[in-house]
Amino acid sequence: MARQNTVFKEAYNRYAVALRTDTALPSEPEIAAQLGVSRSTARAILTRLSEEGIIRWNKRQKTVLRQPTDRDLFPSEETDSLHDIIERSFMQRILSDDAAPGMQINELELAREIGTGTTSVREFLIRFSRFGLIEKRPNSHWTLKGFTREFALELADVREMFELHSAAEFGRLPRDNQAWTDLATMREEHLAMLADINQRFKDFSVLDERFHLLIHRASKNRFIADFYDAIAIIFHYHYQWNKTAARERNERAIHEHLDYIAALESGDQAAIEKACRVHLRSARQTLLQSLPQIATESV
Amino acid sequence: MARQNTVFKEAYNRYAVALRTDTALPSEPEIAAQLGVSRSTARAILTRLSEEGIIRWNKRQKTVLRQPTDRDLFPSEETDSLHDIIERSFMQRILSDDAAPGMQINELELAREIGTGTTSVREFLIRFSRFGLIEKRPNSHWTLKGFTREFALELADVREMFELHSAAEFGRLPRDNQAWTDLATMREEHLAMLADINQRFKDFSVLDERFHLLIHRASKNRFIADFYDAIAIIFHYHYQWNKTAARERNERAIHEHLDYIAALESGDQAAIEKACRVHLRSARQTLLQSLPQIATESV
DNA sequence: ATTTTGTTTTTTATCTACAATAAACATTTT
DNA sequence: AAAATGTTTATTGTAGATAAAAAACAAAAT
Repeated sequence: MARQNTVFKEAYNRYAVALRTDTALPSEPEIAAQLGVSRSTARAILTRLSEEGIIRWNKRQKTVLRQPTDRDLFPSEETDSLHDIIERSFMQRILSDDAAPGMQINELELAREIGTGTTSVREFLIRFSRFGLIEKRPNSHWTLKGFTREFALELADVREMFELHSAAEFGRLPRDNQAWTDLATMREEHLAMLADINQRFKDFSVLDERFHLLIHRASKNRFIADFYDAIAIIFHYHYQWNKTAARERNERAIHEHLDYIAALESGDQAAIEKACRVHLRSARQTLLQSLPQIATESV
Repeated sequence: MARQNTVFKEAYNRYAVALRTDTALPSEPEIAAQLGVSRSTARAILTRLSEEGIIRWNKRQKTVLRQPTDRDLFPSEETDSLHDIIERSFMQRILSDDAAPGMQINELELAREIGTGTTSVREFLIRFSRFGLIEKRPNSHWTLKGFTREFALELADVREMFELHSAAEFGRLPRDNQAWTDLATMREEHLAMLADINQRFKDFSVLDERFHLLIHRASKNRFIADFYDAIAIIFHYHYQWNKTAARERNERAIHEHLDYIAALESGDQAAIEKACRVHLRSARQTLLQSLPQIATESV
């Protein structure tokens, strides 16, 4: 098999669920643009919808005959891109307890377990290597460096440098910039979560990511943006498997964010730096406390 | 063809030129370690040397019969690794004048021009993407972002954050650390170059790279190290094609380095930061002045 | 007992082929 | 004329195959 048609299937599902009976559909290029795929794929979707009797399609006439049911959709296993499958599978392995730092990573073995070709695994590993968790010896195997204490400290150091920079840039944004509105909205979201903290403290990590992303966008620096992407992915999986979402810690972080937001809005660079540093210090603590015990001991 | 035996050929050349008639050669594992290859490859080298009548090989007896001549060596085209060939070829293209920012990069076309398979080109592009000069649209082509003014500014910003961090760490190294000796040696090299600046100003870029690498090693941070690797590669090619090595600029940089070294040796953090900032400011200027004119205009 | 050599197995690096997807070109409709 | 549809071509994503290189295992020599 050369390539799975996951782009088609995923877009098909996305389009099907949004269909409403008796409505007319727009032109092919418009559908393609809506879905973010090529017109070829859009046409494949229309063809299938037509074959399934969901729409009547004759050139420009495209009418929805019936609402698609769950059985019309492709199962979720078939809509995930290979890259996502490999990523999930790999992250699960390296964050599991029996993944000891220093362990070798075997491309062929990984590929077989995931049920994919070696090329895709190789490419994934190359891309993933920028996160600093694995390392390659040329002509030889990859080594798992692991989610160790050193990793966390090095990550925290860079994050602090970048965030201080971004926060300062944020403070210099002109007042009519969209970011200020977004920041105000975000304060409301923080306050809402705080009001119902006992129920919602587990949702904090998502809000946290969005908050820091907003700050980092102010720096308009591709290296900072890339680094934050890496952090976001690592944290996403890390907190998914290590559910150490302590209520107190998250509540404190929300308060820190609120102070940080106030400092940004004041435009006072000294205040911004201070609030940023306070928050980064406790974020570092949180990160260190969340380390897997085995990895921590290895130091 | 599955794979070129460039590792073997390159190591063979390296080993052959170091042979001296009538000397006895060490054990296979030792040869392998010296060359940084596996014993299998070391044995392949010995086999070939034996077949060519350069050594007599009988189990533990390995005697050099004659000095290998140039004709015994593999030509340099055959010893370059595919990765290096692709890298050189690609960098040449994107730093040439007709490579406009926004240009599409075609994997198949690149592969054909370089005379290689698409997989290797793909893997190279994925690895190279971390330098921020190219970007991929999923299921579609790569785009050349180019060596533009924005790129240079973003690079300079991160470099400054990292170098200030590393310099501060360097200042905190214990006095018995090897780095201090290396730093003193480096001062001598700077003074030597300065004494003969009219002849040697073109060698500065190599010294410059080594100097900053020494500083960055003090931070012991994989992200900083990786970033500096990226900078080094980009600069390596950039200065190779844009030979704007002005004598005055390099002479000034040497003086700044000497001040910087003195500040580091003083251990005074304020002095270190000051000297570092002075140098970084002029390094930024040099970088901006070296931009290709087309790219600069696009801003 | 440890190191060295001899032999076999495993794994990586790379090429080629092909389906999915995007993109380009041609024709028709408004 | 501009936008839509119909058709063809180009390009990417992925699998599978194979030589090179590394690594593991086995036997011999110090």
